Amino acid sequence: MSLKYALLGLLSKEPSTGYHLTQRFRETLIHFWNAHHTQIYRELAKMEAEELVHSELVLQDDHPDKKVYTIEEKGLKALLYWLTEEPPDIPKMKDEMLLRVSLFNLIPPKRAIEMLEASKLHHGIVLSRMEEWVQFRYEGNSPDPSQIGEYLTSEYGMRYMKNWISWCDWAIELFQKMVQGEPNE
Amino acid sequence: MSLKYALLGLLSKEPSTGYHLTQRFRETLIHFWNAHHTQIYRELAKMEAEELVHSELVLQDDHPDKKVYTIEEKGLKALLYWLTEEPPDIPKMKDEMLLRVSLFNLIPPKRAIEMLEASKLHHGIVLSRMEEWVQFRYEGNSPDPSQIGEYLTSEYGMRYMKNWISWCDWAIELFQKMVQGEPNE
DNA sequence: AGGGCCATGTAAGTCGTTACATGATTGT
DNA sequence: ACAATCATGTAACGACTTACATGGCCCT
Repeated sequence: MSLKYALLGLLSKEPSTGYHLTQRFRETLIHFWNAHHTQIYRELAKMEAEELVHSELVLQDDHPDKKVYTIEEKGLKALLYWLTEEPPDIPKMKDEMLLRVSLFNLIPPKRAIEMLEASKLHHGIVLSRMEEWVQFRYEGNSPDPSQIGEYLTSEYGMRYMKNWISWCDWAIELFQKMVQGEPNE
Repeated sequence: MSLKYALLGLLSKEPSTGYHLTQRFRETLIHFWNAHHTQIYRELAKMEAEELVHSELVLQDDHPDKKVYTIEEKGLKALLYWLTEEPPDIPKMKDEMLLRVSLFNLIPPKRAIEMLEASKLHHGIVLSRMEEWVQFRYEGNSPDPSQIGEYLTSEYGMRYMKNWISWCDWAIELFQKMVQGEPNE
């Protein structure tokens, strides 16, 4: 249901094509929402039928023609209502790594350490990409009011990654003590 | 697809009914997975058809009869294969609060602060429930090897909450500075 | 020559949610 | 009296994923 509001939110900042929205999703919302392009195209069509947005066809020579969606007043109103009045749904996540970690009693500590190291490395890479992105976006200045929302969530994303990494360190250390206790395991 | 492995994981620790699995889901996996009882019953039936688990009917007088599921060798093998060999799927989350936060440029700072305070409070309550649960579970002792998996994930859960809360504090402070700058907003 | 970007979608299938259905026991 | 716990499921619907389909431009 809230894919609709995610799209209205992005369109409230700037008109976009379905393609561009898919990219913006990946860039700014990936850490707390995700959607495939197929779903986005379908949702946009529905939203146009509901008159929350409208589209204009833009003909292009060097690239395929595109359909640029713009938010309508009705869409902005619906967005603001949802934002301030609707009770928030509980967050839902599916994290296979944590599911695996919950079963680490089934594998040797050495293997567990390997998997944690790999995960730590991966999150480190994501973190540095995020830091670069933020650097590029704000250039060390404080964000202007129109950017405050995504500034807050990108800070959250980086803290999330740092938290993950320090938890990995803690868990790795715990397993290392176990391995030292029983060196033949 | 991995609801299957989540259930096999729980059953690898202890045979359970669908009802009990729903509860154990809420207790131990809620922070990185979630499932309704309806989905769990359906998945268990499928898994029995695949011979990964088997069920026994237990007749009861004071309560309704129940169907206790036990993991099969084939199920344990499938679980271990998934755990160590399958490439992990990227985590997926849907967090409406963060989606709203990303749009905080659309609302007055005062309203943003209210929403952040409410979220902070809520996460604080969840955190203290988790701390109680961990206290009850391990009583200050280090976990025995069979519990190591869920010990790690419950520690992760608490760190997640603490991280959320300290991010809220940071964001609230940022908005408070904004309000002080423009006292008539 | 091959891959990535631009750009849009349909169709089929799986996964997840909500509503419905039943009914005894235990605690407030 | 009313709500919660125990216990299992079906049916309908909505959300999400994967496979398929097309095709030119640009860079290496």
